[in-house]
Amino acid sequence: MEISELLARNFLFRNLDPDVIERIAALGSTVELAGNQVLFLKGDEGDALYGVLGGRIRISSGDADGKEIILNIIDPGDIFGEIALLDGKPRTADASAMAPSQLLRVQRSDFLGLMAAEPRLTQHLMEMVCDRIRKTSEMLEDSAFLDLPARLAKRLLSLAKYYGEANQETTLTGIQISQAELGQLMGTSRESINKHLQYWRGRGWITLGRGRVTIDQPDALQNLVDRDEE
Amino acid sequence: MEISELLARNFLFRNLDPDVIERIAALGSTVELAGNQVLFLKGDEGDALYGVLGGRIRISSGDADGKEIILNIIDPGDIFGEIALLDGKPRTADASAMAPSQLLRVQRSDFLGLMAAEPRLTQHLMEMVCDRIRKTSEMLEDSAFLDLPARLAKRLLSLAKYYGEANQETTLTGIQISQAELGQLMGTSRESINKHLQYWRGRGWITLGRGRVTIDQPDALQNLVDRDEE
DNA sequence: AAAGTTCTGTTAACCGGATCACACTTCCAT
DNA sequence: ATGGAAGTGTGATCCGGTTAACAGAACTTT
Repeated sequence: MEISELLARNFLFRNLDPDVIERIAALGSTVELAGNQVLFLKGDEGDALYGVLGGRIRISSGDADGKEIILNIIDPGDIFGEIALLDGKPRTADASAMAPSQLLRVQRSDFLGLMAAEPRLTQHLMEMVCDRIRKTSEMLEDSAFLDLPARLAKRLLSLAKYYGEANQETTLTGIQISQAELGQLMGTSRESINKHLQYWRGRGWITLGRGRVTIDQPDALQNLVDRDEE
Repeated sequence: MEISELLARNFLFRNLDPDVIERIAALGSTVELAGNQVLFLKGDEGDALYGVLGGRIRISSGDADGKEIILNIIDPGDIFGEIALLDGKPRTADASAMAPSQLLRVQRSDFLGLMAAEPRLTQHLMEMVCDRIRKTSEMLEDSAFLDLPARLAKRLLSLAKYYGEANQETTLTGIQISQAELGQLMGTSRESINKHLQYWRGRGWITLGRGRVTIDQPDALQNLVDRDEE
């Protein structure tokens, strides 16, 4: 069956027993989202956990006068919404589809029951949450220590799954994202993003296309990060 | 006994059964730190959880060329080091005393055993960790949506425990922190901090002293935050 | 195929904060 | 009490990023 297979292969549940995975898959329902469709908004009740089966989900937050930042981009194989699931508090950000997407949805009550029965699941979630804290704190640090080019380089490498162990095919392939979205992701203007990308293109480090950045020389970008980080 | 009393009153364990609190207190040992003494460094093994009994702890991170940012300031009644305790990975930041301090230290192995025996403890920790994520994400959002004055105002109010339910005596009382430390906390220069504080002093919103900021009109500062947040 | 929309590319003016450079004050140790 | 250290107050200059304003390219819709 497709869902449990995806769970086993991609999600952070992957080390769990097959029968637990089967049970999670059985509990969940699938959700289809059209491009740009909103899944939930900041302040909504956090009553479910989602896993991305296909497409791409944007976790974002906007202020009163239309400005919006992207906090995270969730690709297939990853989950989101764990925090509200764990503490039952309202959503702190919006979630919407960047492209037509399929999601696995597990209801909070169902999942809590499963957690009680399966301690290893709790342990897994705990590790995931810790990981998220570490990542978020790292970003906070980076914004103090790294300048924009270094942060942008780091982000591009991470979007290209440069650090990832799995997904070898994606490495060095283009990243599908518009420069405007990159701006929202970095918290800077599209124009600044473009300026740096142009410079790198001039060096032959990257290739640009419409809604696409291809990293040709990852080491050159990595260098930018390292030099600034020392 | 002093330790268990402090645990019961101040720490996030406060809703736990008295006997569990007693057991935690029994497991822990106390640590004395002199001013500016280092407790652990980034990269160290994360083998213990700490609670602040007295004094003040700085969680910070520095880059190669001496620049240092303060990620968090821990006052009596709060704990730190939970993340490394939960996932067993290395420390991601340095911890040192800003003033002579007394800490409660609980060894990782001891605590894990207690967690296994006491599910409510796990639940508590989970909530704490979720809370930390929410706070950290909020800061990341703020750095995109709020300008420096608004962020500084927000920080001062939070340092003054403006939002806290307990600790009524602290409200409106001076905050003991140097402007240089405020700069490290906000990720900006001491000079910029001073500029804004001066402006607010001119308005009669705050009073300044050596290593001290007193908020005289919290609503004026709160206004700055709200206007920017809308 | 035309029209509209979404992207990219690029410039000039402007602005907030960083950096540098001091003077001055308050505290602390000897 | 005296010298040094730590903290505050305040300018001048510089720089990177924002804003605003276009032009053109590349997709999408009808």
